[in-house]
Amino acid sequence: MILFLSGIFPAALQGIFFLKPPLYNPSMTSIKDVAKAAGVSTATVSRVLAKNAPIKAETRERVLQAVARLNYRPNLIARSLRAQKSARIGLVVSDIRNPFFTAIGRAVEDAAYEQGYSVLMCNTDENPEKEELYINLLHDENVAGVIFSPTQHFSTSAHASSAKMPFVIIDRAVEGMETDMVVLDNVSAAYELTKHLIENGYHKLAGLFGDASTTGLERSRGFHKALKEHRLEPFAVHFIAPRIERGYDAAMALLEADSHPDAILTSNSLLTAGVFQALRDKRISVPNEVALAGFDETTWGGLVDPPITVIAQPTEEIGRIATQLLFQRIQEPARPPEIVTLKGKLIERGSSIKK
Amino acid sequence: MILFLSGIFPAALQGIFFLKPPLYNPSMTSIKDVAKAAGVSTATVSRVLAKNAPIKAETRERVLQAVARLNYRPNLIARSLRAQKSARIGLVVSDIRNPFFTAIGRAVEDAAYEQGYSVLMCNTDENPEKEELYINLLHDENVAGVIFSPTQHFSTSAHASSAKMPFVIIDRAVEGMETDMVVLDNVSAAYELTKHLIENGYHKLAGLFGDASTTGLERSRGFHKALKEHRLEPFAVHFIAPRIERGYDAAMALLEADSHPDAILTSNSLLTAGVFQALRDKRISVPNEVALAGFDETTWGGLVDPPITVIAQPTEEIGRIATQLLFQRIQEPARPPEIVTLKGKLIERGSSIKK
DNA sequence: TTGTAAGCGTTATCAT
DNA sequence: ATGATAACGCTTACAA
Repeated sequence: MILFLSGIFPAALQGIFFLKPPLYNPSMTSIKDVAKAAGVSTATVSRVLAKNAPIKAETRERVLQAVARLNYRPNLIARSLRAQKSARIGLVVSDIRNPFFTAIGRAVEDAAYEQGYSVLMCNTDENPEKEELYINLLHDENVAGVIFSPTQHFSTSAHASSAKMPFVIIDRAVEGMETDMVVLDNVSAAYELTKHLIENGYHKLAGLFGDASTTGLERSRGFHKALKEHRLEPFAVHFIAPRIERGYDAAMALLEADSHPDAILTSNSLLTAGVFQALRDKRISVPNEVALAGFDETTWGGLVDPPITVIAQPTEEIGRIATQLLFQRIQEPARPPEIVTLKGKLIERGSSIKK
Repeated sequence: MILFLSGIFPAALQGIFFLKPPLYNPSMTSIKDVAKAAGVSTATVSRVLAKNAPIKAETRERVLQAVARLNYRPNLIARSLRAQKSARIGLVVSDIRNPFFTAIGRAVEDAAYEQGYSVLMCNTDENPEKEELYINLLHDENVAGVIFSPTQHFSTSAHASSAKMPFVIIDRAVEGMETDMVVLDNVSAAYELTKHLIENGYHKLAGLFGDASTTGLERSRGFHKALKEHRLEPFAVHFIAPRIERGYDAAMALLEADSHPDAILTSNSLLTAGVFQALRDKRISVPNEVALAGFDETTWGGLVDPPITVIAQPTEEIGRIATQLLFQRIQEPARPPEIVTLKGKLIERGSSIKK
């Protein structure tokens, strides 16, 4: 899902050149061939296929047979050019390796499928440049709309492209933006998770939050809020890149210091995995020495020992609602923006049991 | 990534109708606007952007400025229609929730990115109908080529579409097909994994293999081969759908019987997760009572207790080579097909240590 | 009910 | 070095 970045041209020009033109030329059978074979005009063939015009039964039959015989398939490119729209939507996620986003992907695909739409999935790697590239690309591909999770620095020029087409933001809030959004009540969720730790007897809490989006920030607010209510100070707070390795490093640093926290809270499953790995490598007993709690349900969260306490996000619902909002907006571009806030669900497990 | 399946029309007609036309119409600034603004013809604008024709410096400057001022972006649909090709490739995988395929997806995207290509990712759910739908759709979208992992019953009509465009098969072999392929040496890998179990003292081996593709079958062959060489009989062999739940069910059945195996070998990470869950639920000690070994490295394989012995596949390499083969074929459609077979790597861990 | 023809936004050919 | 123009495959007024 890409275009080459030239670098020597101004930003506005990036990605508009056509690199290394492919040489392969498939021989297509076109609507003309069908028309000729059926002895009708191309318009008639089109009408038969569109199923929206009155056609004599016998004519339809002839056309359909010609279609079958020639194994004709309409060229979607041409159709989309003519119609100035397509039955595709884009889905731009920040990390395809994050199970949260693959789950969302599945939900979006299913919901779109039901409406006869295809989904183009793009991966920005939390990279604002790639984000802009993809948003622009999708725009240039005439997609009907886009669902995406913006990076922290959601750029204004991508904004320009996105302003021209319907889009829905998921997972992350963007300040001062009049758009449909589907987000988690992050503050409450983190508050609840933190409170759970505190009430179970953990008072030296370290928080590891992703720095790539507003999500981590919001979750840190819930973290602080719960601590404050219990008149506690955070033991440590770090904002780091949402990758396993960074979680590992941060946890290692935390655990190697003279005094260490008695619980670590993470803002996504990649960080959780890194922290868990660090705890194992250091042979630190969980939760006796250090408790662990994080965000997002995964394949492995309940499989490890101890299983990990998490806030599960309703991924199926997020994807489905986002897709519905997008279709609504496609149909009615002027409708006032809707912000849907969903609640996470605390799943208490062994990694944070009562002290 | 879809079209509606009518059902009342013959297979050849499936997916060629246009459902629920979207209503949104983006107002685009076209090459004409730029031409007018720069006081040149559209041809000149095109040439400036294509960078392949001699243009007076001053003219180029004017055009570039107009482009920037109008924030012009070429319409990729029109370009693709005109050029009869596009800078996109398709990637059709059978399960986006399988970490193996997301890893492949990342590798393909990176490799394609370097060539200025975008990747459209589609999810077939091991469903031959969806597979056909997607292959056809990608064909109709004028993609330059497709990389995919076919289902067991890779259908002949999808074959028809795919025959018209360059494609590369990954992960699974398809009998009697003259195509580029990138596969694992499954027999050897399973042989090695089985041998590892046997040599570590496990002799009552149960094998759980995915039934959705040839991969499971091939791996079962390696399993049998190793057993035979050691004059052992398989304790049990089952072919099941490659999902966590099925792995769980199968393992439960195995473990609830009067006598149970002393080791379970699985053919993919989804099954492994299910089996592991079952072992936990049954409170069966691993590997003392039952050992476990499977395929594919995952986030969690090394995190659980005990960590799980696996054959790791070189996902990065598979994706990269598949992409390269595809580009080669796009450039030279007639070149003889290449079959690249890669070796898996045994990662010995606690779940199968010496008895 | 069907055919003719214009036009979607590009790029390539042929002039100039 | 640049401009007209045809063509890519399709849909849709408008005519018949």
